[in-house]
Amino acid sequence: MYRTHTCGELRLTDINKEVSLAGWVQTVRKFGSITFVDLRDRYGITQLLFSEALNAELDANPLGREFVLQVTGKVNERSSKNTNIPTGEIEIVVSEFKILNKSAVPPFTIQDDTDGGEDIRMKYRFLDLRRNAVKKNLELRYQVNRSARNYLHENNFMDVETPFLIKSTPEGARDFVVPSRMNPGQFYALPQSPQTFKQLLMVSGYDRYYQIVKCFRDEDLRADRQPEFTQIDCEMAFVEQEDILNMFEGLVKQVFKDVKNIDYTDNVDRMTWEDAMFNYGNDKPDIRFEIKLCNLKFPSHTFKAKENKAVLIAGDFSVFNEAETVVAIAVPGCSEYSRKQTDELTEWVKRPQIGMKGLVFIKVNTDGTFKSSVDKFYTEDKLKAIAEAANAKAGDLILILAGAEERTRKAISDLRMYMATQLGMRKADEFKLLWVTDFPLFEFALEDQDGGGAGRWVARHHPFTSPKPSDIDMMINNSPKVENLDKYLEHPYANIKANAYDMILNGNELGGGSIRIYQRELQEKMFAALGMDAEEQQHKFGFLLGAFEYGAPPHGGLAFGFDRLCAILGGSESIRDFIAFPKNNSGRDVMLDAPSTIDAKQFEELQIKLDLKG
RNA sequence: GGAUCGGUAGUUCAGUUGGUUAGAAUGCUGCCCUGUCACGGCAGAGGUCGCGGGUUCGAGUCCCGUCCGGUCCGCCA
Repeated sequence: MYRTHTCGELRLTDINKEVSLAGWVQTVRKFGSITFVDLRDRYGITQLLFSEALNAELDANPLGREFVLQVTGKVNERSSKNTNIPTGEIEIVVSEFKILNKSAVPPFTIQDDTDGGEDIRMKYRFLDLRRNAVKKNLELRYQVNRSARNYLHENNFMDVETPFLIKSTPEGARDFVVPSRMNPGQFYALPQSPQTFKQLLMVSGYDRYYQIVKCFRDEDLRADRQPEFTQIDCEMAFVEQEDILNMFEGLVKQVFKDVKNIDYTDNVDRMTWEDAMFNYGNDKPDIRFEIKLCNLKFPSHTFKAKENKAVLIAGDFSVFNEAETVVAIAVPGCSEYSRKQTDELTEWVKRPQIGMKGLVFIKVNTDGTFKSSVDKFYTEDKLKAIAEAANAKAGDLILILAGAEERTRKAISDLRMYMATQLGMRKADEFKLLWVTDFPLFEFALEDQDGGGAGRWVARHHPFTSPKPSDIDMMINNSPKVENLDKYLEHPYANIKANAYDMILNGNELGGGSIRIYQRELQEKMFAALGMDAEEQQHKFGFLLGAFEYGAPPHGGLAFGFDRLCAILGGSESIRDFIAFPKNNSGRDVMLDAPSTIDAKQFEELQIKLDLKG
């Protein structure tokens, strides 16, 4: 037997017990004839005391950091206690020890505050995983996993595994492809999600399915994006949107309770996509803070039901007059900003990533006066009217951006988040859920960004998403053909809303889903709208269209980004910290040094010849 | 595909307008130390300044190229 206890469990109540421990040497502190060793395992750290009697044996078998050590000894009350660790009141007086394995000197220290940078820690990830900080993250991940599984199990969901080697249907992201040796010249694809399989399971009658499953997308990466990532993938039959929203906000609330001990008793807010875009300039708004957009001016084809306040800013200021969109936020308590501070904000919005030409501000002074960067164009009364429209209070700083609709709306949204972060309004320990619903079914993608080229409809969510029942006629009775590319927004398809919904947590997209199409005719119409003729439909999705002819039930579902959920609950921006063996920004596993070339023999078996360009 | 920041000791970093032998901390090695827990003290080893080219009397420092890493935009149904 290697051990009777772990390094995290012995306490004062265990005094005088004869115990054996096994673990890794964290530190060795030698004091002449006695030696202290901190022994670490997954459960904690226990101090070992080697007395004078063991000196000769220690000299013959010196201990180093990360040596694997087994000891037997007696639990002893420490004469000077360490209140920083749970085992700090006791130590083991070692009677026998055995070095189970030696260790090379690790390239960085295995401590909470490691001296290793990201790169070296990834290369030696197996050492990094010994650190508390990373271990805690993986423990949290496991808790989230268990909590979600429990909830879904309690609600009759059934875990069904679906294949990883499937057919390439590059509708959205690029597929990872895998050559088939037995079918030379042909390739499998790794699934971007088990989407069609879970729909087929609904046809098969497994009316509540889930899977915590790897998905693969061959796209460029970010701090919160990996080429392989994990989803909590769910689907239900005989449900409407409302059933799904209720079921899965229940899941997230359960996870909050189990993992963070948070009782999320509030109803989860619901917001249409149009309201989200109108009020926040963003389809995943962080609603922990109150700041909303003030839409002074916007193009007539957007927000048809909303009030345009363009008349308010009509005047001699040509920037506003000529801009497609003028939009403002009132930032609380910032009217005292100095010239330097407003200049910095201006520089911030002019960065290439934001791409604005400038920033207009109005200070709403506490004495009721106004000071703005456009004083020479607007009277005080006019400034006051704008301030009122922006819902600004005394002491607020109104920031106004003007420019092309899409870019300006994104910029004001980024600015809103930036200011909130600066002002500490995005609290790490506050969690606010939100459903965003009624997304557009289609987006129009211009082949050539500068205009002039062709364009086509693409599914905003995915091509299996159903339109709102009230919009089905609009879809069926109109041709997808866009005659005038400049006015695609006036095409009926631009107004079709989807039965789709995203769950947002603190400005992050936690997951999304939709009520699916389950009739062959509507699915064919959808594929056709996306530019697929009958032959291509049959080639790519014949199995699904066929299945819809054999009693497909109404169904819908959603998928949560599991890694991201863990990262947010763990208070981190980066999902890499919550994945045991993540890839870097270039999609490389620096520990394995993958991807790599393969043997000539492998190429030969696959009957593949490389022809690298460049 | 693009923007931007970085690459100097095992590690984390500093390095002045371009100027003698490139520094600190930590880690590592040796010696001393009976109550430490970030132990302490003394001594020591450790560098192709990512790589290639250029400018210069002289380059860690300036210029060009390239590789690697971080972040972001595009992209991510």
